[in-house]
Amino acid sequence: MKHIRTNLSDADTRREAIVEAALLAFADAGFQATPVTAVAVRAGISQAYVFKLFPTKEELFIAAVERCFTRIEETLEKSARTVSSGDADAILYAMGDGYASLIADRSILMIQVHAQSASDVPAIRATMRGGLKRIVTYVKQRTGASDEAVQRFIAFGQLCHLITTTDIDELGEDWARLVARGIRHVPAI
Amino acid sequence: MKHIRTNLSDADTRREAIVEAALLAFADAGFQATPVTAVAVRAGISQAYVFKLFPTKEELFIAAVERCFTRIEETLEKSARTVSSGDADAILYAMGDGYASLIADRSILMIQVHAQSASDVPAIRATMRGGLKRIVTYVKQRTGASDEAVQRFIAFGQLCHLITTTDIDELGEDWARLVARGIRHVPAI
DNA sequence: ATGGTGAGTGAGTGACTACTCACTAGTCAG
DNA sequence: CTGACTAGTGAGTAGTCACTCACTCACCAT
Repeated sequence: MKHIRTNLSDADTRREAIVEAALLAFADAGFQATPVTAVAVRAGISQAYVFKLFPTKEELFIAAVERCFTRIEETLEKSARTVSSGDADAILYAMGDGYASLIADRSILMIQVHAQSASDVPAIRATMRGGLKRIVTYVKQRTGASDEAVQRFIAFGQLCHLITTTDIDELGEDWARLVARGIRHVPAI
Repeated sequence: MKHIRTNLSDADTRREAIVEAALLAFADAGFQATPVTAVAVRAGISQAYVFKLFPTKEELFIAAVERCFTRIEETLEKSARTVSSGDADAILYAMGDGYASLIADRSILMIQVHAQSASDVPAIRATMRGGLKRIVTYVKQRTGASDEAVQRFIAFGQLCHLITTTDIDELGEDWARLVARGIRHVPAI
């Protein structure tokens, strides 16, 4: 199939589109189980061209993870701006809400879970560490909350991931309600 | 290579050994990235025989995950027995310590992370849900702690996983200390 | 002896997939 | 017009891996 377009998009635009496609594709089945072809199809280009812009699958995945963390930072920042007072707990709460709605579509969440699982690859582990560092330092500095509160924020974020990957929020059983209690939800679109 | 042994072990013993080998093998690189051959080598038998006892790789992985949850339950129960008082918080604390030493060798922890990542496979997701259910109901019933305390217990368990997969406990930086603060460690053997 | 049975394997096979490469086609400066 | 450049692809290749199958060997009951 030929792509007929009057004005060709340049490589940087393509890179953006590919990273976006990779975020969605890798979120489905993870680093190992997602063929690069799946990313290419989503981006509407050939697999060969994906490899021209991202020399290895690993680099592509890492770009997607990096993008994921950037998106989280943006969301936290936006959430923080909605709070007029400087109250640490109020800002932290708003950030929690913001994160909850960000991960409503699952891909941002799943990429993190997959990256954690693939963290035996040194570069992926390093990316995870870097992303976590960015988020923790940003939350601490921006909210001014106590170390304990920030730690708790991260811990319950992880709990959120567990709840979503196992689908226990759709379960209705007692133990499931216990685990998911108070976790804020925005229903998937 | 021939296995010369006077008394052949029966299939059930072999199954045990294979599950144990699978736990270690899959912990290294996860469900997708670990070839069944790796499990066979660890168990000291041929790959063909692994497939005779576990018809698919998926069933093998699930057996390993199940075994992981069983091990966790045993550990929690043993920890609970060390507490003479019936104080909920004391038992929960002991369980936390027990879990921390259980995951010191990483394989029990990594299997969970990998299973979470592979939870787009329905049977694996179901196994995760089942394991979580067993643990949550056991902890709640055995400690008699509040729902909030049990939820917190699970959340900080997940935080533990994040800390270990990203190696941030060996980092020494401020943000890393914040995240890992108070998480109990038993140094790896 | 003989034939059945359970434990175990060597040697495939077919499918998939990361990555490569030689190539086409549009665009534009001179 | 030409030649360099950029965007993009079709058709591979080499390697890996889940799973299969025909087989061997030890043991045992008759």
